[in-house]
Order: sequence, then C-alpha cells, then structure tokens
Amino acid sequence: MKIGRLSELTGLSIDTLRYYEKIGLIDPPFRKGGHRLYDPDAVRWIDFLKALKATGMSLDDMKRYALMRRKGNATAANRRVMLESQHALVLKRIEELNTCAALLEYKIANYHDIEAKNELDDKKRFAR
Amino acid sequence: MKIGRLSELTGLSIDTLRYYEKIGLIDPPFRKGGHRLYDPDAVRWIDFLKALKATGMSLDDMKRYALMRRKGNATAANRRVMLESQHALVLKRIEELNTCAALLEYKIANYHDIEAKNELDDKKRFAR
DNA sequence: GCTTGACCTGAACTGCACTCCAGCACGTAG
DNA sequence: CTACGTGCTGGAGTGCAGTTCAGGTCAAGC
Repeated sequence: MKIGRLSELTGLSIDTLRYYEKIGLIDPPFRKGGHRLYDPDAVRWIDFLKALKATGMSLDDMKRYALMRRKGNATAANRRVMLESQHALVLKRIEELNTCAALLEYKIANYHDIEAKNELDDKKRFAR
Repeated sequence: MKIGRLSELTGLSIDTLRYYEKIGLIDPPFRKGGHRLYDPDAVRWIDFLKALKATGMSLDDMKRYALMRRKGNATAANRRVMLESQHALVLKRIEELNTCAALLEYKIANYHDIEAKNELDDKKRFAR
C-alpha cells in the first residue's frame, strides 16, 4: 500500500509517517518509482508504536526498541526489560491519575456547595 | 516567604515560578525591595496547579481557570464545568493506560516464551 | 498525450513548557 | 562596610514532536 493508505489505516499523518521513518522508528519500505510501498504488517508495527507512545514513552526510547527489534532474537531480553520498566511507569501513572481524579471529585463537590450557597444568597437578595 | 523557599516547598524551579506568574497562573505577590514575598497560601494554590498539570491540562486552560478564580464566586459554575470535563478526560486516560498495560503484559509474557525458546536452542547447539 | 491528484525531498517553521543568561540590585552575617 | 548569597529583569535558547513549504516527480483515468 502507498503512504496515503497507511496514513488512513493508522491515523498518523503522512508527514508523521515519513518523520518516523527518518528517525528510525519505521523500516524504510520498498519503493516503486520513488513512491513508498508498505507491507500490510507495517500497520501492526505502527499500532504498537502508537501504544508505546500512549504509555508516555519518548520517541527516543521507541527508537532504541525499534533498533533492537531489527537486530533480532538476541535482543529479546533487553526488549522485555524495556517493556517491563515501561509497564511499571504505566502503573505509577495510573496511580497518579487516580489520585488526581479523587482530588477533582472533591473539588467538584465543593463547587456544588458553593453554587448552592450562591443561589441561596440570590434568593435572599430577591426577597429583600 | 521568598521565591527560593517557595521553590523548595513546591518542587517547581524558581524560573518556573516566575514564568507561571508571567503567564498569569500565579498572582503577583507583594514585593519588598523588589523581591517577591509569598503568602503561605501560595503553596496550596501551586500544589493544585501541579495536580491540574498532572491530569494533562495545558497551561493555557489552567490560565483560564486561574483567571475565573480571580473573578470570584460568579465564575464558580464555569470552573466546576472545567473540572468536570477534566475529570472525564482523566477517566478516559486511565482507561487508555489500562489497555496499554494489558498489551504490555501480553508482550512481556510473549518475550518470556521467546527467551525460553532461545535458551533451548542454545542448549541444543551446545549438545551438538 | 495530458491532466490531476498523490507522492517526493530537504529544510525551515511551529507550539509548548520551560530553562538559561547577562548584568544588575538587595540584604544579612561577620 | 563589605562580601556573598539570593533575587531581579528582559530576552534568547532548549528539547520534543511534529508540521509546513517550495519546487518538483510519478501514475491512473480520460
């Protein structure tokens, strides 16, 4: 498939796909008359990259991972360690977000009180 | 307290504190001989800003919130709505991270298999 | 054969959130 | 009163992750 189709399938812009190739996240595909022709497998790899990105991994770390992947089986243990530490980060982040969510809930409840009080004051003013 | 102390208490750098003041996130404090002198309450506000930031809110949105806060009670409902939509975003993000965590777990288990197989191959090679 | 839309390159630009710097002012301890 | 640590300002610089652009090339349909 051509880059436009890959862009549609992955949701990444054409420019981003070329950028990812340039920095070494995506293997340079075959070309036909200068145009990139991608394997359907590219979609699966890019979806995985998107997932890594969603965990908050930097492009630089993803690059390291992609490089090891290209080197084959011998790097499996290192890649696993990377994923494990990323997994730990994700759990930590989820914890943090849970704390933030609780704080927001508390604040929101507080605002409900304030608004109720405001309304009461308005009524008093109206009754005057 | 002076800015250095506030920096210690909040974990934000002195430069960041001045930057936040410049963009309107922090109220300009009193000055003594040009030096900023903060109220202890500043710590609480900045901790809240840090929490908003941790939820992924942009400085621009935080600025909007800070502006409304300065305008007082009349903006309570709008501020609540902001916090509610941020709360929704946090929940969505937590969901996303849970999905990513599951994928990472799957991948990690996969790598354990690969490594076990590699080890087996090594042994065979050794036995040859 | 020609048009039109998709694709190509390298380089410059963008937005966000800081971070650093030069050059100067303040204030507290000795 | 002097030294030195802390603070001040405006402006420039940084790092990340793209995005945009100019000036072309390619190919599929008519």
